[in-house]
Amino acid sequence: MASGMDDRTTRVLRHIVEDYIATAEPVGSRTISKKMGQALSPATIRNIMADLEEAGFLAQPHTSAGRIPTGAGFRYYIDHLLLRQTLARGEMDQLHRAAGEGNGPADELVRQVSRLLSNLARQASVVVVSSPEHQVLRSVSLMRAGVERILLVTVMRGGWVQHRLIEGEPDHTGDELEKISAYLNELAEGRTLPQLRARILAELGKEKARYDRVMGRALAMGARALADAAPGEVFIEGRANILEQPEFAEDVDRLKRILRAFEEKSVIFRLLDRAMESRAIQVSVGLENTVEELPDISVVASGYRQGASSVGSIGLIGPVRMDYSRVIPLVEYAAGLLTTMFEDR
Amino acid sequence: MASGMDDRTTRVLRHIVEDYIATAEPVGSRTISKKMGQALSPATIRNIMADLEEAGFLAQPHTSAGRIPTGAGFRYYIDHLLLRQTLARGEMDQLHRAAGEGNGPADELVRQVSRLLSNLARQASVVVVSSPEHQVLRSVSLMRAGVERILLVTVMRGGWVQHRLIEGEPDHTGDELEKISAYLNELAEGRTLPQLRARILAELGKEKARYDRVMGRALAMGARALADAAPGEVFIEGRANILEQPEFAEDVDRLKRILRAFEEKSVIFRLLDRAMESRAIQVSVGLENTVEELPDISVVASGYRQGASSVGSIGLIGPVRMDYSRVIPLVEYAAGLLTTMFEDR
DNA sequence: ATTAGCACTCTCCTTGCCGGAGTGCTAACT
DNA sequence: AGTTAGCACTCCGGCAAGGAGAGTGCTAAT
Repeated sequence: MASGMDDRTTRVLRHIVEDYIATAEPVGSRTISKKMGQALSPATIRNIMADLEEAGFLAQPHTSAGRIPTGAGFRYYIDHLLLRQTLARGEMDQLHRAAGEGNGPADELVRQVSRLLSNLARQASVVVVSSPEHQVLRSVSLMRAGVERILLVTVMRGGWVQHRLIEGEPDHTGDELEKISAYLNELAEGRTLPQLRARILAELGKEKARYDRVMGRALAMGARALADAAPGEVFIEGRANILEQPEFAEDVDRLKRILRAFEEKSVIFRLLDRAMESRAIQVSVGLENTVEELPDISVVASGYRQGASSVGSIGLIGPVRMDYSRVIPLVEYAAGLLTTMFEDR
Repeated sequence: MASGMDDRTTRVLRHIVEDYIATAEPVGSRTISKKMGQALSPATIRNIMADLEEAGFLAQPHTSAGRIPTGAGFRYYIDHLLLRQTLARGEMDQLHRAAGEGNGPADELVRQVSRLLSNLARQASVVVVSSPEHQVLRSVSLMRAGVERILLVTVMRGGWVQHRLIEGEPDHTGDELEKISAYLNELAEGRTLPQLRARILAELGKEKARYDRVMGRALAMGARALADAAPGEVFIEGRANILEQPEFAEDVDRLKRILRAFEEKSVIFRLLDRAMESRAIQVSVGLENTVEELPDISVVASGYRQGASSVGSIGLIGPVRMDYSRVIPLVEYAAGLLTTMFEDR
């Protein structure tokens, strides 16, 4: 039935959506007639609009206003009508430069790209880093961090760094600690966290662990520090960009709801996790996204990968009225860039 | 002249400020008369109010509205009239618990306390961590982080952790890297960053550095990684709490200005740096704070220390109309708590 | 010095009215 | 049959007028 719409009808829908995206105002039949070169009179457009409304793609705020697209209208537009803009050379360059500046550990890189993405799209940008549980360790190190406090630093392939504090550990001499650290490092390299845990448990069972002090301490500390799974992370950049959207100028409550959602990392996680698995870009319009509190918010997101496994996703959050033709290629490019950057890490 | 106010006048001022803090509405003479037990009639209060207005402590939004305190009015109230509330047992407990949960590295601790402070005060909370330049190193470690990429991790006394990436470093064997790391760690422990830099330069000048490969590499890498001073950090928690303040419900622009300021770390830095040096709590009301864009914002902040040296400050940002009698003790307590926590680190 | 009384001012809310934008329907046109 | 011109209708937004309420400043009496 949706596919049963003829060409003329879909063209009208496209123009309505695009005009609404540009102006944030309800669109009238007159405007569309002009936009289409007066090939059709306003009256005809009105008939078509009535059909589109019946089909659920348009709605009227009140009897004598123009139409605005519904969630379904946007959905159809995105799925069938969207003409992607190509990124400007300059925008790509900027993104590359941002990636280059993120020369610290991985979170710096991701943050930098996210910030620029946010500025280019004039929306808030969100990055989710999935739990490092299934990433491969590159190195670990134990460092003295205080009296009876030792810090376990883990570096993953791709450059993610985490710390975990081990408290109440009896003090070791510097030399001893270095040996313990070296042994643990040897054990860790090339393994994922679950693999390392398993290996530690296996080693602990062996005879030797009971006699070799260095080995024993290393295994005990490793087991303790790695007991809990490391959680994922969420970065939000460019909240301020969202303030420029006219929909938030009038409706303060909506602004509040979305800002509150930003404080709840778990909400953001839920919003983006669909994009994480899939390889293609994901666009959730309004109600479709599973978060009850945000029926009027859209999320455009794409996963990025490290080699074959997905390690997170990057995207934009904003009002449903978003310039998808521009925003979708931007997010896609940013995700691709991250994937590339992680390739040679 | 300010001190020339008699007791009655100041009592009236106090009541006006407190009522305004509670209601966010202009306060009339009738209200104050009732509040003071009808000892004085509204007419008398009006005369006093006129005096206070002349002295610059009160203002009228328009001729026939009540009075609201000016910046100077708040200032006087804070400096001379304020009766601090004592913290509820429960609130102190909560703060302690939050500090206990921040059992990771220092930034976890600080973040946790900041978040709770924000929730208790119903304002946005800000923590500034001053540059670690003058803190004392506890340990450093070099870790493999990729092909020709090495990560230098530094842990300060107090538990602050930083990483710096060294790129284009030729690969070393694990064994070699551990030796280099160990040597650098030995050099670093107990020194501040500038001291370590100086020491590295001194060692580099020595004959031995040219022949001993381990030593040479260690010094070279140390010099490179530590070339730039590490910047300070800013954490903002509880932005959403600020949304509840009624002043922002009406005036969206003000909300936007402050949210935009939150995106600019340098602005926050400027706002809090006064508090960093001083030992006492600092309250900046409106225009007093040096940031042009935020004339109607107050900052309550206090530095926290690590031993004798101040390492940062924690505070609250919100509208000038803030419950100072409650908020000031809260911030003070939180700062004190952080100082205590860092004592045994 | 304080206060009662009163006229005055200003905001805010409601009401009513008008113009504009846009629709839906009908009847005529191709 | 589909398209279009014409027209009555609806609804919003802005504006002005009017009244209630809150609060003030001033004056005169205590």
